[in-house]
Amino acid sequence: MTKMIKVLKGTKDILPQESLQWQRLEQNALNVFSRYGYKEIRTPIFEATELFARGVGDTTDIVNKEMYTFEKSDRSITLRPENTAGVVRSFIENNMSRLSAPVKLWYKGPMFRYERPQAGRQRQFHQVGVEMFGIKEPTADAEVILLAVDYLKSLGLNDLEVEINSLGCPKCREEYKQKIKEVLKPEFNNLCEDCQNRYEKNPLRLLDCKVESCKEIFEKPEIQKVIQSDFICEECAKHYHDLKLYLDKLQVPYVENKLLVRGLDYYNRTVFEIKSNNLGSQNAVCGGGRYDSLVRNLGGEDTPAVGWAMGMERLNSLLPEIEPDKLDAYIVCNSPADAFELAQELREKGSKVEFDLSNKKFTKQLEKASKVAKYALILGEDEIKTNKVAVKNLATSEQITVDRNDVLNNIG
RNA sequence: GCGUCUGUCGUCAAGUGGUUAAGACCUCGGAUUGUGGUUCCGAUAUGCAUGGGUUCGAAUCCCAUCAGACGCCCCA
Repeated sequence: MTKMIKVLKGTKDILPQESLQWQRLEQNALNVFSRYGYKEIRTPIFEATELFARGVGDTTDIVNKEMYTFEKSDRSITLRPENTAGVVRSFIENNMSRLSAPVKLWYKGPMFRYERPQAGRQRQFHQVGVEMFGIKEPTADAEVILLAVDYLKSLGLNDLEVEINSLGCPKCREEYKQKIKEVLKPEFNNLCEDCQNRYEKNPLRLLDCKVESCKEIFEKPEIQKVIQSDFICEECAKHYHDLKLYLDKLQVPYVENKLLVRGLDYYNRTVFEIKSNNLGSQNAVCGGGRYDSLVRNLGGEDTPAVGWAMGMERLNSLLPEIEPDKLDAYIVCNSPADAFELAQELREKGSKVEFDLSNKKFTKQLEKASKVAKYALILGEDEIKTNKVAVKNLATSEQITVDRNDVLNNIG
């Protein structure tokens, strides 16, 4: 036999059974996001590599080791690892800053990251997300979080935990970073290898290390004091405070998590995640935050923005399986031409109808009907002659013979 | 990139060095040439991820490779 070709590591087929859930995720996204005034945007799956280097940040793991990058005609091209950079690029390129703020956009689609697959993580995965441009007030942060919660509710996911934090602005965050580095400096050699790397790359990430020896170090009172200190400046604190006020008012339950940092460089002030206990170690379904300097960094006018993305595979794994719909009717008939004719009549009126295309025996056709359909439409020689159809309810075994024109009324 | 575990039919599996590799489900055919779901009968792996090795003898032991699951890092 010729060698079989298999799906690549970290990729998956979405088979018909599973695609029902995907359709639901996408349908609900359209419905819920529309209610908040969001419009769908579809950007290309590949972009200039530089967009992600500048957008996502060239110190991030995503850009450094996880991108699918290739050269074509002297251009470096990358399969999108996330979609915020692409949406921002489009926002700038299409002069959307001329539109009346806020500009509200949503997207869904495949993303690509070269990582070792594990529970809740694949190399090709799907995200649904929203981005709001032009509002610097914390009302935007609140609305975007509310929208995420609302969308999850629409899927029946009511009890996921919302975590929030404020990273401050570039200025106050930088001061905080320096303080952390300073207080940890004497312990540097006692930190684990990962933490030693993080020390330079992203000191904020040091704090939730899972290695015991590091945890012990961070427990020390003089270090705890720095970690727990309210470092953010007055303006940032006001923004954060007001966000919490809105969330309280809207009765969105949340917990504050000072260790919530997020790995993309572009965030400032508000960051948040929504987590589930039923996802294994990759437990975040939703991650997002405010990114006020990204539009400018990618060559646009200074425009505040806030948004989030959800992992659709992770979302999917939290949802119950959907039973596939049965056909309205299966035609049992040994004359394909007549079966075709009846099937088309009903299909044109919107019914879901199939019949046997390989002319199997009567009993086989009926057996098939009982598996896939609510009604069997028996169309034998007698029925064809008299222009009737025998309609059998496969759940109750009741059977009646009706005029052909009446079939639709009897397969309700 | 690192670590742990696992690979027997389309699926779930039994098998722990000794004939011909259980069983169940699915699928297909028959009992049943116009009445299904129940029932009964039958079909379907010269093959145990792949390649080597040990042995009189390997699905079983060893090595390598590949694939998968989970975890670290990181992220949705």
